[in-house]
Amino acid sequence: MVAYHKKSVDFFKAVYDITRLIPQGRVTSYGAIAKSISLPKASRMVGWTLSQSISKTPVVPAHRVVNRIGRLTGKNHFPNPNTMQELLESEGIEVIDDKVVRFKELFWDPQAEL
DNA sequence: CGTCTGACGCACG
DNA sequence: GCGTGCGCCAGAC
Repeated sequence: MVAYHKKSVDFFKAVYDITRLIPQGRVTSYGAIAKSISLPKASRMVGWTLSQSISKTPVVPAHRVVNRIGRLTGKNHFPNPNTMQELLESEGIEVIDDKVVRFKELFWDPQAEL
């Protein structure tokens, strides 16, 4: 848990780093990531940051980040609207009606792992 | 420099 | 449980 509010580049890095830590087959939320970087109310920034993460290396598994109820709100930012769901399903995560099934059980808390 | 916008989340009624 | 309002902060205009 580090204060990354000094510079935006650090915010970027923090979001990318944490997102890369999400285990395959698990998901987390924008708010959870925001909390883990000491900006609990900057959840919006997390989503915005992830939208900038597409086509970056190393790859940022942004598809494993959904909103607090498990909805795939960011699907439209992928190459195809179906890409996010397909990536999740390829990891064994069931998605119905744009929502992660059993989201609560699959939820990965960044704080708990740090 | 003022405003608006957003892959969000919370408080409130 | 749902709609509404607002804070968050970086970027685009």
